[in-house]
Amino acid sequence: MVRAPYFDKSGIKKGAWSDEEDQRLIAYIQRYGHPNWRQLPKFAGLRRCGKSCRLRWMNYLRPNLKRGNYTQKEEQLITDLHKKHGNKWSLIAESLPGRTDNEIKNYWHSHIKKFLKRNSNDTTCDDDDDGDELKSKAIECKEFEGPASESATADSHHILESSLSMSSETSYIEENSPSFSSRHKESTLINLSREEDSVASWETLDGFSSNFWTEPFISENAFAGGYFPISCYGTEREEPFFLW
DNA sequence: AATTGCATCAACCGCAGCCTC
DNA sequence: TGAGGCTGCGGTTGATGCAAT
Repeated sequence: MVRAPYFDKSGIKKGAWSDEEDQRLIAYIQRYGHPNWRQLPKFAGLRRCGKSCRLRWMNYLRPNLKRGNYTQKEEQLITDLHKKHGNKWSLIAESLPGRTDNEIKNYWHSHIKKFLKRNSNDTTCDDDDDGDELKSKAIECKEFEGPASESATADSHHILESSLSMSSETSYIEENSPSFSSRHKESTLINLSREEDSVASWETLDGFSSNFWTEPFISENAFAGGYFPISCYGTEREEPFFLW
């Protein structure tokens, strides 16, 4: 469910990330942190722009992320916070540990928004789909008048199912979610002792040109040969940290 | 079995705001 | 204080899976 990989005219790879790319990014950040996203792909040997690396890390690779299976409590929290803050997804995400703004945004658009929209148009809220959760949702949606309210209608049945399917709020899905790839599990295991934002010092870097996010990363050799420009470590570099 | 339409979500794009010089 | 660099955010896109026909 991702875009097919391709290279733009400046040689930057776009689209779906490969396992190898993920591993490179993880390994690099684990060791050196990410003090500078723009330069990171150069030294990580990735043919990606810094922006893409950041997004991949923040939304998919960084540790302690939950994926899928929103609990009823989380749904409620998202709804409440959206009511309060509007489309400030990053703000909302701060209150949901392990959730990313992107994921919450997607979830909002695909689940909650529809649910609220439907119920704003149909106050009966699918009476056939009874259940306490549904009733509470129905009440909630009637009250919903958030700053970014979009007269949401909704798939109450869908919401109900998702709510009921979760046995508890601790049903984090790293092992269970079909969308949680095995490589993610593996990569998550690698990093056990690291703070996400641990920042390693970077060696002095020569000036890089222009266009920050889309700047071409690195030489073909570096990518193909799996090495990093020596200048980015200095002369006393430790064992190569990459896993490949 | 084949086709169509919808839902999902990873990834891209553009822009605003912060920081440094 | 203004300009340029960098980061993060929010909106949007598009490929894929799946259900309906």
